[in-house]
Amino acid sequence: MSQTPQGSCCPAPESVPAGRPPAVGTGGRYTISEVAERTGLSAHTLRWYERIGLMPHIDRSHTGQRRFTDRDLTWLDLVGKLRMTGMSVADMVRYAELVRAGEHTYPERRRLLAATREDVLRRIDELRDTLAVLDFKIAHYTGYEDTPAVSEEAATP
Amino acid sequence: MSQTPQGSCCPAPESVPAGRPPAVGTGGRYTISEVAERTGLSAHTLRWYERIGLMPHIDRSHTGQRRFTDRDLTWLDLVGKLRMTGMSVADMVRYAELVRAGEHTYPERRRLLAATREDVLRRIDELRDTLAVLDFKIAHYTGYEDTPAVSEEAATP
DNA sequence: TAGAAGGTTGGAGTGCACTCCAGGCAAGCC
DNA sequence: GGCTTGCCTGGAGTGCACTCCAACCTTCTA
Repeated sequence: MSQTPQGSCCPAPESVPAGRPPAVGTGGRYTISEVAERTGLSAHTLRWYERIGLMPHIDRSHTGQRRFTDRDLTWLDLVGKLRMTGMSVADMVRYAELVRAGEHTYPERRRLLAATREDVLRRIDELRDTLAVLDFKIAHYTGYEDTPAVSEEAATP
Repeated sequence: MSQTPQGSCCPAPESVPAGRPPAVGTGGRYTISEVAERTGLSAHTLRWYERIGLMPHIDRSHTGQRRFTDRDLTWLDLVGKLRMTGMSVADMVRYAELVRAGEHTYPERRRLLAATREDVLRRIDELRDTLAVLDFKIAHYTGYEDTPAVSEEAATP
């Protein structure tokens, strides 16, 4: 898998000259604004994510600016997906901590993700229910010209 | 359909004696705590929903206490479903206003729900993506005993 | 008659997830 | 040298969706 912060275990494999025009190669050393653009998150949010421990340690240029790697981007991708499941930021931080803690946390990570998986399945089901209701109502509203006055009665989808 | 607030158009069809032990018949005249229990919303939230215009006019007993009808419950059911799609309370209030405004708002209601429907479809897709990622990671964590040290590399699901 | 239970109100408070601000620093350009 | 751009920091502020509070009222039960 690829969406995993490595904690402070290992420096970025490449050390591109950290000057002004930031490198945008495939190895990746992206500035905060580049990452903001790619992920749709604001720079504020990225800094905040780092501060609360939702990001692994992020490299810095010699002037102290953040340089995100492709690994960071992949992690942010996972974070985005987890976020979408309704997982709280606090729980994601917990997961990030487990990842940083090392491989002995595999069982707990598995439990955490399995629980999330159940949430996702439940959510999908609920959304499908909602879809049925929406379809029913939309159909009703679409053919409204020939419906009587007190129309929205009976027949719950 | 049945999930529709009727605004102030028509009084509840039945007027059960509004005394202390609240009627729990099929016609329904439920107290706020009964509705709280049935819907999982708190009494606070139910009052708040009414205050912000997310509920139709709610009947009162002769002592001024709320008496919810089955119609109210059905509306709350829809509200719950819409809420789950990620629709904001403000948008739901907007929809409630359209419903109160009468049948001439059918086209706009349809548009609003159709947009929501699209959101739901998109969301279901995203959740399915997430599910794939979760399955991949869970599988990895499950067979962790025989994986090498730097294991979470490559192969994004 | 007292007290408990369950309701009422307006308004204040809470928690989450950002979001912004002020003040500052480094690099590049005219 | 001065200006702009882009980033840095700690801490304060924002918006949403509740959630709670204090003071009060009715009705029922002991």
